[in-house]
Amino acid sequence: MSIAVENFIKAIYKNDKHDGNDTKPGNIAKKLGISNAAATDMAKKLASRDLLNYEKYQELRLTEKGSKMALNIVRKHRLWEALLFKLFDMSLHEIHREAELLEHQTSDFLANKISAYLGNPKFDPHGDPIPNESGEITTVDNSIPLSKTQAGKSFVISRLMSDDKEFFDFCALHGLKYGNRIMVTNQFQNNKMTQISINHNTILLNEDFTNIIYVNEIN
Amino acid sequence: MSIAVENFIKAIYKNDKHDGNDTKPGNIAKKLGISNAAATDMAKKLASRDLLNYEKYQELRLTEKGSKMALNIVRKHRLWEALLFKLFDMSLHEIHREAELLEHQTSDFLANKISAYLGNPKFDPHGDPIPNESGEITTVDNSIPLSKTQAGKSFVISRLMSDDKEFFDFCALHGLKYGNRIMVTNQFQNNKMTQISINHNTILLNEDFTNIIYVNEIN
DNA sequence: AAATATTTTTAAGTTAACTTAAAATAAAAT
DNA sequence: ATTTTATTTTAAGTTAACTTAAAAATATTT
Repeated sequence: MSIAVENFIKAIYKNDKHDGNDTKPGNIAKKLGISNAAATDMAKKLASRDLLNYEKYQELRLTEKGSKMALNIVRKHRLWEALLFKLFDMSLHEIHREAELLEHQTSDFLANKISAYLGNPKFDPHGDPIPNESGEITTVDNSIPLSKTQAGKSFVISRLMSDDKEFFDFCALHGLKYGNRIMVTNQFQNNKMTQISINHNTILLNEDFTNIIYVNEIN
Repeated sequence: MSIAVENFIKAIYKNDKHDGNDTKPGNIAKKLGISNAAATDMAKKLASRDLLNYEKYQELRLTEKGSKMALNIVRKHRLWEALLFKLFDMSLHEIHREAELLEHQTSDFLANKISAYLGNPKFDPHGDPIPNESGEITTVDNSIPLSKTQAGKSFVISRLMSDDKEFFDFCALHGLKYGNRIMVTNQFQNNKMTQISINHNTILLNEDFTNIIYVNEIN
């Protein structure tokens, strides 16, 4: 499959999974930086290849085959991130940027080699789960975004759900890292602002960030 | 640059460097599995981008800019081979196959990371030199093909100049590996057949192989 | 040196992946 | 409920990277 097709399928998968937007051509087009017309064309084409279901003016839905494909690409992306993060001194943003390219030129054979080398990890350095060779994500994720937490409780960071350099720079600066421990000290303005304590520092986060930082409570 | 352009430039570079054929569109086309017409078109296009010099019916010659580009791709290819070979249990053929894809999706930034991780190696697992970031190959190569050696002398294998699976399988089977020591026991039929001794075994090689196995004499 | 074969080039056409502009439909606002 | 706005679709066109077929030039053979 071409890179364009792979990115299209992946964009649908991600939109479905995480983003609130409905999965229509326009939203996918926006993500990929292409025109709406191009997205509609691509949707029709992929429907004819049984990768997604397309009905005029309706949302796009991946077929079983399409989902498998998306998960395979996501797997490769996350394995690359895990490998690059382990071997080299690279930031979360940098590993993401490189994985975005490498994922499309990676055989299943090589993906399995990487996975085995890393001890078949279940999560990448962002805390995102790595699908297995069959496209299954076995691990259950009970984590919640920081914006949904209660003041006074302690948590471990489980996911940093972003592609954004600024966000990762901020995280690196304050020690916000997969696996690190934090305490929520205050919630303000109906959870629009969250105050946390990490490494004996207190920082205040707004919604933009607390919606993409996922945590698990420590009992 | 697109993958098609990169492969075209690389094919010219390699043809120039190693293969006896003249560097005309037809020979490049054959290597890339495209039509002669496509190669001519591409040659014209790349000439307009100052990557090569093109004159009707003449050989193609890379410009300074084109050579730099070729060496940059070759660098990435060989760094990937070195990394994959070190980390994973993969054959020379397999690392080549994967590097062939990865080389086109590798930033200079990542290439430098790989190089540093490996200790800025000067050679890849085939014994091919790895250009530095500026496209320079500093190491002098005095090695000669096995077909040019004299019986009775001892050598170290310095390069296995091939992309072919069969060849690498043969090499693996007999311990013909970069850095390994051999002795040339006989040359037959005007060097068309070469008998060598390796690991206490005697094997007979024909021209096809002795022209692509390079060695350095041990004094 | 002429005839033949091969290679290169030109010409015309295809496909994937886009674009812009206009028409059709759906969603939102009054 | 109707109008306005936004989105989706269709239509027509572009570019890169190919193809095949025929014409032009070069190489090879006799």
